[in-house]
Amino acid sequence: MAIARWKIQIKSIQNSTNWQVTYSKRRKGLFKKANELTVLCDAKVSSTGKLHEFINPAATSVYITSTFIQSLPSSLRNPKFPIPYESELNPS
Amino acid sequence: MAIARWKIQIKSIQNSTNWQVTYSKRRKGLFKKANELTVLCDAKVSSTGKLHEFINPAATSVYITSTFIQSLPSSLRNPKFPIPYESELNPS
DNA sequence: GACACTATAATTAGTCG
DNA sequence: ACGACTAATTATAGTGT
Repeated sequence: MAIARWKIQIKSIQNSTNWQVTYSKRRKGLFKKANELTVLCDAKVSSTGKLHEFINPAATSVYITSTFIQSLPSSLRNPKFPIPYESELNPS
Repeated sequence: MAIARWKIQIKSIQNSTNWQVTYSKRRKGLFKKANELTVLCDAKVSSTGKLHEFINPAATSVYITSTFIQSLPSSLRNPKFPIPYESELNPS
């Protein structure tokens, strides 16, 4: 997704310059969306189900979590679109 | 962003049904984008600058962090688009 | 390499069943 | 309340400078 001009494949970017540009553009877009979601859904905070939002302005991370979602049907808690992998590469 | 049909304001959704629908749709879109970013930029992992990606399939959170970004110019590390607030509401 | 531009693809608000 | 649809808006890949 996220595609413009012409379709691209979602696969590793090998070109360093393009990596930077793409990372920058998409990261910006992701943060914007994350922020919007935070604002839009912040309203429903209540004592029975709190929505927590945390956006780190240091800006190397986006973290959003919700407990309010606990009260939603499982179909919403377990989205159907694929999340292909859970991986963590070894740090420094 | 993210707007369709007709423009909406980015503000707290008070209607419960609409909250659910919006939350579900936008969360899905956010995860998709996050995943794409992960795939696209995973390529540049190296010993001098590692990119860590972590997407929690439990799906109540999106977490992306990068150390590779340390090697990027500060202008990329500190995006200009507004990130209005940093807040964490008290948990359970 | 960083930005502005712009055509095209992707997201999604509202609607309908 | 959900799922599909679709018009309208937004995001962005490539280009140009």
